Amino acid sequence: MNDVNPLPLTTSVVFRLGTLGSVVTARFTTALAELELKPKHVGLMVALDSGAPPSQLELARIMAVAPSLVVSLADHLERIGAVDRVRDPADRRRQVLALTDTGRELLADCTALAHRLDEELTASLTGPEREALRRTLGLLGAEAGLPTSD
Amino acid sequence: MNDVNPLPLTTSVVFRLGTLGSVVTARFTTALAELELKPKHVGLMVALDSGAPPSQLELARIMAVAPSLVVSLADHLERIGAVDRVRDPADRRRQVLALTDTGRELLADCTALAHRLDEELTASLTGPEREALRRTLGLLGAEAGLPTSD
DNA sequence: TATTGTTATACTCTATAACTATA
DNA sequence: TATAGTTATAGAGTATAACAATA
Repeated sequence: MNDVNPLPLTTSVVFRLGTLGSVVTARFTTALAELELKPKHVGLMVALDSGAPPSQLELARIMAVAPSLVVSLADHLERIGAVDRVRDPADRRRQVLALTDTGRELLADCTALAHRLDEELTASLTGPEREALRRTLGLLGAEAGLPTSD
Repeated sequence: MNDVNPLPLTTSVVFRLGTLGSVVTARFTTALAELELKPKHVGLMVALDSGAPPSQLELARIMAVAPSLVVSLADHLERIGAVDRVRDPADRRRQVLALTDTGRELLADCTALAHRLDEELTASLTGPEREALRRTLGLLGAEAGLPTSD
């Protein structure tokens, strides 16, 4: 009905990125269920994996979520043995979080799972198209302050 | 800490698309507030704009949301004068929704807004990079059943 | 009896505010 | 008094289930 408009809303990067991101996250969420994890748990493990063991409040700032949410995410990860929570002896108010060996294995499982979903998602792309997509998303993500590894 | 891993989670398309999609949707949501709209209202208007006036139940199937959600989205759009709701004379159970002139103007505003955000978001990309991104996202979105216009 | 739309209710996610322990 | 973490509470968003009108 809107073919007359030279630039419909559905052609915008904002629309396509938002809707496709939502679909892809839904798939990832479903696949993560077998590991007893939600995407935010994975986000917390990614943050822990990429630097010095931070306090929960620092994590909240890094992840741009409320401190109370870090508490419940850490509660769950501790319960399944993925993180250690140790009081900082130098300041006993601080809880320092660190991935356990189990946590690192779990993160590796999430990583394998994401790359398996990647193959399904991008099966119709050529190799160069897939790499261009990965690279461009990484660039824009880095500009937006998201974790990136290259 | 995970630099030894040749393929970290953060390099996957799934991770990058999910996180960046979430950031971009948050920006779009903020910008839409001045039009008294949420992204799902825009989704409903997009669906109405791209075909024959459908019933609310058909809309719910197209948008993959619960019928009760279509009711409240349509309530709001009707309240601000963006859609007409008329009982189908041939089957008085059906409410047929259609964009009004106001609704079409509103959708045009949303479209302009999305393209303005596109410029900000992709300012660091070259023209060909931006078009490749748009095209690839459109392809993958179409495969996932999302609305596309090219 | 089946279907469309609506209303009532509940669940998930996440934030804000109140509180505890430590500094 | 200020800060880290926790707990209590509340709000947004959306689904499921019960219901009303029409077929």
